Parts: sequence; C-alpha cells; structure tokens
Amino acid sequence: MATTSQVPETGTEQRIFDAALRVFANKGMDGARMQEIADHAEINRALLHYYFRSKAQLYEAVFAHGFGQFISSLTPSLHSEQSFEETLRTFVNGYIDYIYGHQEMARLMLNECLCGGPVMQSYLSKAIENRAGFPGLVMEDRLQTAIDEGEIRPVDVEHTMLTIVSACLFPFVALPTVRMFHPEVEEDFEAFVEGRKRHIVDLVLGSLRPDGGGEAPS
Amino acid sequence: MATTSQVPETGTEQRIFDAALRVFANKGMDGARMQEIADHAEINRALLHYYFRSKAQLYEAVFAHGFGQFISSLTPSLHSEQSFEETLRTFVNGYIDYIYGHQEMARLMLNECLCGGPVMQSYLSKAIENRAGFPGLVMEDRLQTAIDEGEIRPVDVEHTMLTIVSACLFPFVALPTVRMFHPEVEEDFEAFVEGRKRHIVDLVLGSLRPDGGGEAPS
DNA sequence: ATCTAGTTTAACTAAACTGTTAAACCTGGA
DNA sequence: TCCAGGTTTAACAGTTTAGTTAAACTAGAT
Repeated sequence: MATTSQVPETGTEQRIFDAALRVFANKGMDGARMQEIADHAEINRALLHYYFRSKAQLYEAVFAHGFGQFISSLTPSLHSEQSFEETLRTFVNGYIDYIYGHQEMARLMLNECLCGGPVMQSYLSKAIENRAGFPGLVMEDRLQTAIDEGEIRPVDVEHTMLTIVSACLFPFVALPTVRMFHPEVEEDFEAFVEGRKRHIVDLVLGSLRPDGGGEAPS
Repeated sequence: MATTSQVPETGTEQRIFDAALRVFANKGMDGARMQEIADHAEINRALLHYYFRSKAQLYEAVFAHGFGQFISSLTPSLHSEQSFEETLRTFVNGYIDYIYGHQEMARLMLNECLCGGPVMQSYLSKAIENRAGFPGLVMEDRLQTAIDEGEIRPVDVEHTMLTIVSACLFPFVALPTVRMFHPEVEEDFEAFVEGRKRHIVDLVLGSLRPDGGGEAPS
C-alpha cells in the first residue's frame, strides 16, 4: 500500500495535496480547475482522480487537514494553567505563527469562513462541542476568569475575543491589499509578523489594565 | 431613455444590480451564475446581457459602485479638523455603519480583497493616489500627528491602523462563522453593531492614553 | 395608429469543465 | 521473468455555462 518500504522524497499524494491547497487558496473552490491542480502537481487529471475521487472530496480533504492541523497546533500550549498575560501571548503567538507558516491554508479557511460554506460549518460545529479543545474558546474562558478575579478590567469578552482574532487573522488573509498600502511589508515579512504579535498583545494588555481603561470600571 | 417621465417603482437595471450584488457576494465571482442573478431579478438571461454586456462587466459595475459609495460615505465626515478621539470615533462609526448598511457589498469587496483580484487592485491603486481622499489614510495621518503632538503614546501607526480596520471589518464579513459561536448576535443585530463600535473605540483609546500603556513611552 | 424601447421566449453556438475509461507504458519487487 | 501498482495518454460522455440571436409581444409615447 505504498508504505511498503521507502516512499519517494515527495509522494505523489502529497504533491497533489500541496498543489490543491495552493490553487484552492488562490482561486477558491469554484474558481479552481482540476487541470490547474494537476499542472502544479506535475501530473495529469486522470491520476488526480485516481487519488482523490472528485473535486469536492479533494477540497474537503485539504480543508480537513488544515483545520485539524490548526487546532492541534494551538490547543496543547493553551492547556496548562497560565496567567492571563501568558495565555494571551501564547494564543496570539500561536495563532499568528500558524498563519505565518500556512498562509495558503489560512486563506482557504477564511474563504470558507466568508461564504459560511457547509464544510466549515460541519467541521466547526463538531470542533466546538468541547470548549477545552478549541483554542478560541479556551482563550475566551481565560478572559472571563481574569475579569472575575479582577486581573483585568471588566470588558465584553465576546467583543474582545472578536477583536483579538480579527487583529491576528485579517492582516494576513488580506495581504494582497495590505501590501498596496505598505510595500515595505514584503521586504522583511518576518519582521512584520513579529511586530504584529507584539503590537496586538501590547494593545490588548494596555487597554485591559485594571486601573481604569477608556471607561472607569466603577 | 427610460427617464422620460416616471420609471416604475424599482427600475429593471436596479433590480439586476441588487440581484447581482447578492449573488456575487454569496457565491463569489466564479461561483455566481448569470441564471441565478436573472432569477433573483425576476427577469431572463437575455435581458441581463441586454443591460450589462457580460458577467465581467456586471461584476465590475457592482464593485465600482460599492467601492465609490464606501469611500464617499466616509470621506466627508473625516475632512474637518477634529481631535484624535473624534476622528477615531468618526472613522470607526462610519466604517461600521457602512458595513452594517451594506453587508453584501462588504462581503463582495472583501472577497476581492482576499484573492487580490485585478479589479480591487486597479480601483484601490487609483483611489489611494491622494491620501486626503482615502479614509484609511486620513485616519492614519491623524494618528501620526496625534503621536507627534503627544496626544497619544507613540505606537506603530501601521499596525494600529491594521488593527482598527481588522476589528471593524472582520466580524462582519465572517458573520456566518461568528454566529456559530454567538447565536445571540442574530437576535439583536443592531445592538451587536453598536456594541462593536463602542468596544473598538474604547479599546483603542484605552490603550493609547499617553500615560504609559503596556510599555512605558520613555 | 404607429413607433419604439423594454421584455420575453426559445433556440442555438461555442467553450469549458468534471469525471470516466481503456490501452499502453514504466519500473521495482517477488 | 513476470507481475502489480503507479503513471501517462488520449479520447469520450455528460453537463453546465456564457453569450448571441431572431422573432414575437407589450405598452407607453407621439
């Protein structure tokens, strides 16, 4: 079953997978052409269907892999008991690190996120069944306890979470547009990424200090 | 030319336009079908091409309209000389008000934003030629002067702008997904919108107070 | 009454795409 | 040597789509 002894450097299935990811991310599920995927994988359409029966199955396979990878890359580091600041930093760093390391996957997932496609819907609803296994919800809960314990000023946790996630995600998925405003981003992308992490943590912590933010707590 | 005396309640062209917006926003340029647009407009495909020669032209027309509408709905209120806080509040409120009132257009534009499509690219590059005419850049400049004058603590203006825009945009374009986490959003959407405005302004102002944010200014 | 613009119907072309199949090819392992 | 699985090629069927066209119809304006 192809796992007999040594599989070639980059197996065909993996090449198809990578190619599909790239094309799906750039063109979307509808805009993607099986031929283009085959071209990028340097194989032919027939072989493509030989591995992944249909376009829909290929798409779901790619999505599922990225989705699982994303969650499992974030969850473990959030599991232990940390201070709020540590949790926030871990969350933001983990989030952005994943996106940085998997920009195409991030774009693909956000695309699904936008149209509220059935694939995202089904995987997400299953994933959030247990809060402890979903990074965003772990972070949200930690935010709530920090408020309860007076560690930070009382803010709307849902809005705050939305803002944090937005600030982590959006600049990367909208990169083509961001680059038009700030061409220097491309020159030193890693510096931008690290700066982004610091900025977000800084902004949130700065605003949530218990000693009266924009509105005095009481 | 149809403007002789009284055009019927909703002109055909407008109905096509609305239908196209809806379909393009939900399915994307590639996923959209001319037949579906015609159905929503309650006309036939032939008439669709009679008004807008091709799918590409229809798409560009819809995009161009929304793009111009967005800019011109924000620019005037930012023109006068205001305090930083006023400017920020005007910007955030205007941004979110537009999105709230034009959710489909916002989704469509972000879709274009993601794939870095040629349409967005061309319109945007023309729009940012004069900074004073582009809301985001006006805000960014105001942020810079506020720092120069010690009105707020020195922060990275680009990162801060990115965060503000992200926080305004993302929760709305990703609404289908947001709803899965917070079903209550749908019950009172307007409350969510107003809460979002306050939260963002609050968070940013709270963090930018000149008296030492997360990191002491000097 | 006639003219004209908007509209419908229906048929059609041309192209694109997905998915399938059969035959042949290559290569490494038994 | 032979076999089997991966791979290619090429052709095909079936479907869907965009876009065009011609004819007929409708209704308001002149």
